[in-house]
Amino acid sequence: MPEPRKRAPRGQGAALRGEVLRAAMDLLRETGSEESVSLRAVAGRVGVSVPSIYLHFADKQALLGAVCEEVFGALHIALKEASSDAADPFEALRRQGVAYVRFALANPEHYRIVMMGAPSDYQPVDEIASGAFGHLLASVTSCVGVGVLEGDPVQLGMQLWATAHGLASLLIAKPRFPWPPVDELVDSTMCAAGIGLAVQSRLPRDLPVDEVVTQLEALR
Amino acid sequence: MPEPRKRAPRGQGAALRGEVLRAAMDLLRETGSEESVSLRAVAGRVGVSVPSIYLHFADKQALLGAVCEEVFGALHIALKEASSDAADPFEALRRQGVAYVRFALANPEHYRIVMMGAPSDYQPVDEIASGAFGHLLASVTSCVGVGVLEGDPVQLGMQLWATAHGLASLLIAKPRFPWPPVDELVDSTMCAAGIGLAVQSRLPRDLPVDEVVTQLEALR
DNA sequence: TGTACATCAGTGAACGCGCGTTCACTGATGTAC
DNA sequence: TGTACATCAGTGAACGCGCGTTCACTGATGTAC
Repeated sequence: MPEPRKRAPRGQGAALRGEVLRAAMDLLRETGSEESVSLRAVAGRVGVSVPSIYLHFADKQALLGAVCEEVFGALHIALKEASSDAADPFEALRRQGVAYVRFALANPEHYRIVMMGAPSDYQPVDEIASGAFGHLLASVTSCVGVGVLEGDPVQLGMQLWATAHGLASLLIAKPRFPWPPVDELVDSTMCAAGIGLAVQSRLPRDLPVDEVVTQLEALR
Repeated sequence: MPEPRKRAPRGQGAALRGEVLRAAMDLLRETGSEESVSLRAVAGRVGVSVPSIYLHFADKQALLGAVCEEVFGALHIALKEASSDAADPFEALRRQGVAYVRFALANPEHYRIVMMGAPSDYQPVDEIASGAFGHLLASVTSCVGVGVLEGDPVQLGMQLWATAHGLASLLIAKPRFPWPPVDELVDSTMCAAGIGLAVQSRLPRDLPVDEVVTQLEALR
């Protein structure tokens, strides 16, 4: 259906790399499943023969790896933007959590491939993930500095990350579940997670339930 | 390698169904990947020809569906046991969260297939999942009854579920990440999640960070 | 200005592989007469 | 008691399919002489 492709001029061969990458991303988004991203499908969408892909990617794994880098890059940017105009670091955390889930839901199959896939699929991705995590970590560290959070920033960051990821991956994996309105759910959950971590370090662990209630009523 | 199988006696043909199911479960556990559960691999492990599987399962999808039911059944039981000897419903929640993650980490590929797989893989599973969720819901409702939690039990339950699932799925999907000791991480996170939800309804939303700190210091 | 050559971007056809599924079958065992 | 038959548990071989990958190639375009 697409008009026959013009062959790239002399020095422009590398342009195909970008087209292939884009096609893979789009295919992932449109079909909603990693399985339908075959080299044949990608090549067909670009309007090029299958072996051409090998001119720019060593093998399929490498192409998928590039897709992952792309996704993490976009996620990293989304998180930075979300926290840029927060009034304080605690709010920055909440905003990042909300933006994180929003990103995942807007790009479910992209999110799935990088965050819910088999561990050994693509090694370097974990390092790139650390980049986005590092950004979250900065906000957590600020919170510890201000005194609203206490404890190891790395552990606190992981806990918040797990909460956001839990919402995102569950909403993606179980779309038929009767979820309440997503925005409210996410905001409320991230808010509770932040507050929970803040309070936790100020309350003795293993407090019986009636003691907890008593303590909490003091907040009213 | 396994000794040649004896053919089942007259009325016992159905026994093969159980063997096939078990083989699929074991294969999933040992290879750690859904892809290596092919009908050929399953049949080979049972010591039977491939078409024999079709005597008891309509197709591969049906076999995978049965595997999922098995997994959810085991999860449901694990949660019930975990909460059975809790002192109060709030503690029951925490224990269920911990047991949930523990189950997932003990059976990572089983957990992956039912909770992190493609949505449309197997329809009925979602209903079975609701069963395990229902159990969690009972504890949440008790907490609301006692007064330690406030709000819609269903939403509260989902939030706790998401937190536990976040930890479980992240630990499974990113095993190379430098996680802190898991038991402590899980317990602390579930604890914080519960407390967070309890406190949240007692604090005004959108409180600036210094106000939060002030309020929290009152707890000391 | 012409021409041989190197380079570059890409192709067509084929490869072997493992997969789910189907079909006609085998051979033991119980049952009816 | 013997024998024909139905049932049952399971098999062997083949099917078509889509996949990732490889290889020898084509044909346009720039460059050296």
